[in-house]
Amino acid sequence: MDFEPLGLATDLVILTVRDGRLQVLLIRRGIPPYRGRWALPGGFVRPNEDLETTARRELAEETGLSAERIHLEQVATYGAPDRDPRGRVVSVAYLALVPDLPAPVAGSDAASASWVDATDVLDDSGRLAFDHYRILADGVERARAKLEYSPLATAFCPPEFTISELRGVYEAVWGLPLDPRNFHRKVTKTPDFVEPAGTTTTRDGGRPAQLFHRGTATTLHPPMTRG
Amino acid sequence: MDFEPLGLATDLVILTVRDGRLQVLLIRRGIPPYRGRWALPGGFVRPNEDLETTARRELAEETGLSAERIHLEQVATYGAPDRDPRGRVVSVAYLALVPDLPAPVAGSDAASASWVDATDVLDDSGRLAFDHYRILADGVERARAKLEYSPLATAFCPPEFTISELRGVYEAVWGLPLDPRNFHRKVTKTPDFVEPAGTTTTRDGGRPAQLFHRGTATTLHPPMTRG
DNA sequence: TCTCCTTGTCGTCACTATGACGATAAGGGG
DNA sequence: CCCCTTATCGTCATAGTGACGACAAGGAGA
Repeated sequence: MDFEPLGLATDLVILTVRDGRLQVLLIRRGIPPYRGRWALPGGFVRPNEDLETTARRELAEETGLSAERIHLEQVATYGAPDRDPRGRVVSVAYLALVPDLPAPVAGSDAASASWVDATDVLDDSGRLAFDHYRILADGVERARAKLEYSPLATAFCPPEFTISELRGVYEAVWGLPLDPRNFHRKVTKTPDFVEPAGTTTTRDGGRPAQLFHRGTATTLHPPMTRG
Repeated sequence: MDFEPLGLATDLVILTVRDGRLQVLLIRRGIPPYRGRWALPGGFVRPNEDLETTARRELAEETGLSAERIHLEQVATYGAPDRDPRGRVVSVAYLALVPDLPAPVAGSDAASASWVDATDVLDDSGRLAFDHYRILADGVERARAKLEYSPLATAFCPPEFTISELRGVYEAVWGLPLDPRNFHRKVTKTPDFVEPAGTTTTRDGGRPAQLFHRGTATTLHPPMTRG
């Protein structure tokens, strides 16, 4: 078979919740094209490397995390012929959800990687290189949608978390406030969404809160409601 | 830039509802590899061709339909290094939903294209070539899920349809019976799901039924419920 | 120590949506 | 004209939700 010349890459939408806001990991490009512009982390798929393997490798490179426990899912593939000025490059986008990292972005190849408010970036469609604005928008939309019908919000949390912290994730990702009492009822009454850890914490101030870890549920029936 | 040798293809999961059953369009492969086995329609992306353009072109080739009005969406990309014995081939899968075609599959390149019950194929994970079983499973699951929260079922219907015909789509795709009265209430009370065409038909037998066409809604709040 | 402030947790109430199912409407075929 | 089929409307009990009151249980500071 003869193949046309073509590059295959993966790009990552790495999201976290910090200070109550949804943030995305961006790197500042050090080389052309789009030198000096912000872009999503990404890179080329190596020969004989699976797509998800590529994504996990780059996730580890960028965040310094051993990427095994990180939620990672494929979002979409972007292949417009002119999307990369260097030639035909098709990119498979992955979405990664990471907890608020205790360590800053360490061991990163790209010296200038940093967390940026996702809403800020989404407010300015010209800030990112390539078609990364669209990729980011699709990734964030995927995350917003999945919070509704899956227990995925726990992927943003440390292994043990309070209901309030979980609510903070929903509020940050959806960008709207939720009633603490109704949220508490919903989460605790949905079977296997979370399970009590048996301990409490006062790290959020106020009355001590029960700690939970994620349950075994994979979908939420009925879903959480947005707005 | 130097690129590794690599093929880029699209594969199509083309679904329809015929005789109350969910069916998928398969072709029998005339050439190796997997000669004589059933496979999803698909083909290579041409230089300078957009991914969706490729998918629409092949959809038109296989179904004989001018593919403009057909619902088509990207599902996922499959890139395991060994998924094609000919070499590294990455495939972007698309899902197409077509109404029950009045004409049979005409003008098809592959002489032996035919509609097959999706559930039959999904019952036998070894019947399809390559990793097409997984692609089909993912495509069908996407369709099933989207019927819940989008008005997509209308994509299986002709421009004008009755509530019963729409219900038949849900029953075929989900593989379970729905209460006609509750379904009617749900569909007609969901804003902009369907709009009355003002005419009636007796093509389903019994009392004449109102005809509808699809409304402007893009999502259903609250969703249709499965089971 | 007492008071206040903060957050957590439980309860109440009205309203909506749903599942189950009875009843009537309106054609076609014998 | 009777019956069969499908369409469409209505009823009722129940689950889930949004709005919000009330109390619990820590910490900070007077």
